[in-house]
Amino acid sequence: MSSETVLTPTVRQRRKQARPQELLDAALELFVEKGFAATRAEEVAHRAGVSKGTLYLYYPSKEELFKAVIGQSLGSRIAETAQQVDAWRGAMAPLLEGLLVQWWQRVYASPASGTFKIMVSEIRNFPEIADFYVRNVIEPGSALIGRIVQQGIDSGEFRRVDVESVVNSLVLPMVMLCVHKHGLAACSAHQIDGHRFIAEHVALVVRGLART
Amino acid sequence: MSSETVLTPTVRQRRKQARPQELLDAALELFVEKGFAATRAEEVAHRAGVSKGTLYLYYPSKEELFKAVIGQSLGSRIAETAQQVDAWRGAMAPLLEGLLVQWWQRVYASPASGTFKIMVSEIRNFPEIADFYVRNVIEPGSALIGRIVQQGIDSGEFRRVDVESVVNSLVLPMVMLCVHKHGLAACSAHQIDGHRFIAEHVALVVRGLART
Amino acid sequence: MSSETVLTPTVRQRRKQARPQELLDAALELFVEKGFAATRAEEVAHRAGVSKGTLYLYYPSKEELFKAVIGQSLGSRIAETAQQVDAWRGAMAPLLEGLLVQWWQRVYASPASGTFKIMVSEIRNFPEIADFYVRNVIEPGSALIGRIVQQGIDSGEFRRVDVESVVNSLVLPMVMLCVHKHGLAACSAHQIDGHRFIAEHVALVVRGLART
Amino acid sequence: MSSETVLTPTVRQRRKQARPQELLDAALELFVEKGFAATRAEEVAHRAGVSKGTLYLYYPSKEELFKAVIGQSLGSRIAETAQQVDAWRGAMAPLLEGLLVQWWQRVYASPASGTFKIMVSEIRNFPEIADFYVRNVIEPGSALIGRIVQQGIDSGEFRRVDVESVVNSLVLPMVMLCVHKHGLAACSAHQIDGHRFIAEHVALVVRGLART
DNA sequence: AATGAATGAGGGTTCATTCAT
DNA sequence: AATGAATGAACCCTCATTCAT
Repeated sequence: MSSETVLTPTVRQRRKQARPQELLDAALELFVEKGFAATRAEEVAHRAGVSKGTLYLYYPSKEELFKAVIGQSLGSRIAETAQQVDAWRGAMAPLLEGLLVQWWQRVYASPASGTFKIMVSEIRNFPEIADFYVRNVIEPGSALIGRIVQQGIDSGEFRRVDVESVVNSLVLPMVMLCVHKHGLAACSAHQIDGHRFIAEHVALVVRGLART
Repeated sequence: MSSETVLTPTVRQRRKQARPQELLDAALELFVEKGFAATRAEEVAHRAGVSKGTLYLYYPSKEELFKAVIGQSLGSRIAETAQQVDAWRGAMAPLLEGLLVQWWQRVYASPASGTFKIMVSEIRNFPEIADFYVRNVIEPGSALIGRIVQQGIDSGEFRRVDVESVVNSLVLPMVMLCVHKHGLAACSAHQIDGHRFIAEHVALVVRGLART
Repeated sequence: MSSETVLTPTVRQRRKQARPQELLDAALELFVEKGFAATRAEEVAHRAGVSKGTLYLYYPSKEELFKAVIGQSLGSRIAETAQQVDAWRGAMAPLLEGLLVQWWQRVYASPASGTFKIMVSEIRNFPEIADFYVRNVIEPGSALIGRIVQQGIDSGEFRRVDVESVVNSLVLPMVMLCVHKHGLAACSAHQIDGHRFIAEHVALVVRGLART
Repeated sequence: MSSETVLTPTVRQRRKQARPQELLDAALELFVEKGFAATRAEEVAHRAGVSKGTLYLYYPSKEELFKAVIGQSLGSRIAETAQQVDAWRGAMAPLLEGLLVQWWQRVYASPASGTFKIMVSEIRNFPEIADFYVRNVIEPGSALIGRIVQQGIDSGEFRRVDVESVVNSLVLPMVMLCVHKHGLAACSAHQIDGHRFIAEHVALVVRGLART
């Protein structure tokens, strides 16, 4: 049995390996669409193409499924980006306009954008996730952008502004854009051209930061 | 209780008149805290100081209660403000820094800030509300700010920017700030000084708009 | 409202007061018949004449209902009897033949006899109940009978026997009789005339205890 | 595993032959511990060292497994003993004190003692088993002991007692002792020295039967 | 023969809603 | 008008059973 397994993974085994991710994907979609409480476990299973019972082979409860959805969706992206930033030599304005824009445009376009909507909606019902989110996403992300802004100030490129506020000026609208994408934009005529907004917003803020 | 009723019928009358608002207040709080689906009707009644049955005397269902909560919370404020704007004679930058800051600081401080969290979380489950919200809140609000920005451009005070993007740059972080207040800020150590941020953010954007 | 309640308890309130006992009665019957795990909560409710949901207004879970069934059924009877025993002046043999026979015949005839079957079947799944049962039923009951036997030995009425064994010789068949009543006797042709057996058994043992 | 299969096919053969008994042993243990309804099929399989599916290769359902457990555990012992009894020449008292004590001590010590607990707990849910049990165990067993008692009466060794009651006086506590072993004794501090009790109880009853 | 992934009917529990008082 | 006991539909989760490998 073991030799076969290695050489020719069977259909069944391939499915089994793929199941957790399929379930997470389905769950992310539904939690984004309807919220945690309003999503039925059976619906997640169905969208993942399995039966209700199968869901529980992989996740012991709807709540654990939820935590897994959050945990996998955020995290790694930020650490990778931090390295690029630290390696940058040059002015800060183009770094913001290049890196930040690119980063957010990618997040905005991906399903991970939905995670922000979930966080916003559900976090108060899952206090443990709040800690995880602050430590692994918000703090490193804010620190990263804060470092860029601070360097711009130190080098004389930017005005002496309140770094924390500027970070929020940069980040909050991006997050809200993601939230909007999966909220109002998904069910009304009120659309925002996200990619354009991201670029213009960063440009506007950078101009607001400029020395003269 | 029965004796009071006879002697001072007005007490009951007054209570009776106040009931709908008390229920709406309680419902707003709880929907903000836990979301619509996770809030129990009995809990709303209890927080409003009445029994479960009484809630249903005033609102025929939990969903109608929800709609009433949303409907009352958004709306009037914007129309009032529009008049002030149209009456303004002078530069646009101080108008933004005065009016917008003041307006958002007041919303941010009031329970109405929670309405944004509800909208963000629940709107996809209540499509009829989406239309109402877009027509009565978003469109007039955006138009109002857009008019200010456009006037600034026309008068040569601001650069020729994409008005729609600027409106979003101004509004999205404010909305996100309200959402954050009732989300992460309510259950973690990650706090934002909202009043300060509002002021600094508007100043930053206005500076980004300035001609030179 | 409160004055009415005291003077003329309404139908509804009378029902409400009776509900817990009705539910306990129904639950006792069903747990005796089918066992805890095989009894559906809805079935208990139905037999008590209420709906499934109503059961949960009175007991927070099936398990708590079970504990309540056990707790109410055994206990008080033994303490009462102990007083009668201590007041007895005279030979021990007639005390055993009078008191013990009467006591067990009453238990055997009542629904409480079913409790023994439940205890026997379910106790390993409810360790907390085991402690309660040993402390409140078995130990006081054994001590009571043991005292009688010991007094008979001390006064020379009985042989010098092992008291503990004799207590078991007296009690175990009574318990088994109750268990049998709700087990085999309830579903087969194998019947035992319980009242007769109780009397004859005590007489037989007492004779076995006699000095010569 | 696959290499062994080729070299020593008998291992698998032997295992295969042993499987049914291993499953029955595991099932007996678990049914005794937790009851039929509360025992999961997978748990039986696991304790028998096989997988869930394998259980169903040998028994078509959990209920059939249960019947097999009961069926194998009851049966042969009584017929054998009957022959010994019929061959006995001598007084009945020593026969009871020898045979009965020995027989019950062996049953008490063996896993078969657990069968009594199962019967007591589950029989009402399995009416077909009740008939089998009465015909193959209770009736022959009672008849056997009844014959001994009757012979004692006929020969003048015993008083003229109600034979049926005496049989129950002898048997019921033994059964209850087995039930207790797997019930309360298994999960509380309340212990009974079974071997001693069996001997003392028979002696006590025999003395109660004695002529003078 | 053996496995264990998958299924889905079944049962415990919750809660929006009703209605007798 | 107000209450809160009662209902039962709905949902989470378990587990006996099946079946592809």
